[in-house]
Amino acid sequence: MPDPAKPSRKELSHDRILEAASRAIRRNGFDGVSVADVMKEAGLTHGGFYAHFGTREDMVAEAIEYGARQSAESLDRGVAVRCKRGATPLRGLIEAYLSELHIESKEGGCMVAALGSEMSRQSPKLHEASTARIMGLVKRVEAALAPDVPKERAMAIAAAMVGALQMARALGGRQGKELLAVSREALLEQYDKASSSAARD
Amino acid sequence: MPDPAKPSRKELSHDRILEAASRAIRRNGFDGVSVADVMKEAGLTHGGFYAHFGTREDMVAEAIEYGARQSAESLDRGVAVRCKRGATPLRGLIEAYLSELHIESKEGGCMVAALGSEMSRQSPKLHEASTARIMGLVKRVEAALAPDVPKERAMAIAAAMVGALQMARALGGRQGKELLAVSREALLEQYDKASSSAARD
DNA sequence: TGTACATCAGTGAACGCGCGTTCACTGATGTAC
DNA sequence: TGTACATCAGTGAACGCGCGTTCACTGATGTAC
Repeated sequence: MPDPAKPSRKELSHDRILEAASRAIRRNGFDGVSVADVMKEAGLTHGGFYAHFGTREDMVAEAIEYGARQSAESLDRGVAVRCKRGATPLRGLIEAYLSELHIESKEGGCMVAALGSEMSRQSPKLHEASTARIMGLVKRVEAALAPDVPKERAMAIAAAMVGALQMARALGGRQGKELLAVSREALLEQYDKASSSAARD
Repeated sequence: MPDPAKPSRKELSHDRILEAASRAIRRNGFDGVSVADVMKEAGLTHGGFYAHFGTREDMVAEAIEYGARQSAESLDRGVAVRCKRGATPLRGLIEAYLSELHIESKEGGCMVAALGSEMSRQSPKLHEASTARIMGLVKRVEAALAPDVPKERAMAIAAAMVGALQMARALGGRQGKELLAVSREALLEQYDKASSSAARD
């Protein structure tokens, strides 16, 4: 009788494939990840792929959810650090999302920023997986909103953050960092008035 | 001696190819446009392609500039209509860019919103063509800014607009329209305070 | 104005390549007794 | 505990397909005289 807590050899392989796929997808987009490359990066050969997934599309859908969970945890850590230093939840979120670290770590970062402009042209299955990620980000912003801000503003804030991170990555270098900083300032000015700048370290 | 004002047969073909390519690129992304499909849509066969462009990449670079010129003109018309009705230049720009018409007309719309998340992984040539489009949009916002708004805010506004249009397209339907409307309100609240709502029709 | 020829835009078959997918097989792991 | 067998994860060759690119050719347009 196998121990249900200990993952089987196959489950370990499955996770390694998803790990490699979610990073490759964020690096190269929905189409920029071949079955053979992902399997190689997971330490396997391409033939075994179909023991794990029905089609390539199934893998991409699973990888989107896998990567979203992972990047959410990473974002949580960034927010927690900032809140511990006295930032409001929203300031913590905006500063963590629009950080220079997040520009660099595209492979481990937000799925929505990595895939935004490709979402609307995907198959129903992948489109659904994508829009769920957008709504996940919106919910996270909504939960961090100060009580005097209308709830629906979460959508505007999420969209502005995604756009800023994407443009910062596209521009790169000094211009990218400047765009990021200005976008951060603009959002904090509008939605974090209550939190005085003295509250920051 | 040929009339220099009248375009030659080849120039007409060249323009039809760019027209088809710029629409296909905005619909399907950098990689989603095949040489054969573009030529067919331009009413030609694929073999003739290399009389017009050295490589597929050259065509994409030209098509990005072609599409940007075209969408800029289209945006100008939308802005002009709104300014004639009393909107400030910035309000006109924000309302025209974040309009439901712009959600639908992806093929004729903004290059940056259509390609945003794919830009950072392109070849130097296409990356350069892309970032030039971002800066073009930023300059346009900057020119429309009220005098009391710091010039660098143009980057934040442009990024927020791009993010909002992209997310609205990805979500689609009622949710997409709501995200667009909320994003529009948020930007106008922050940057168009001077223009009273009474000035609108 | 008419004829002969050169140029030029576009045609369509063919190429090599990488992709997603299939499948007969192998070698390791687990089970029965 | 030891042996025989079944199961299962992974291997690697092969497939059909669409892609970007090349090239010998065609038919129309323009030029020379």
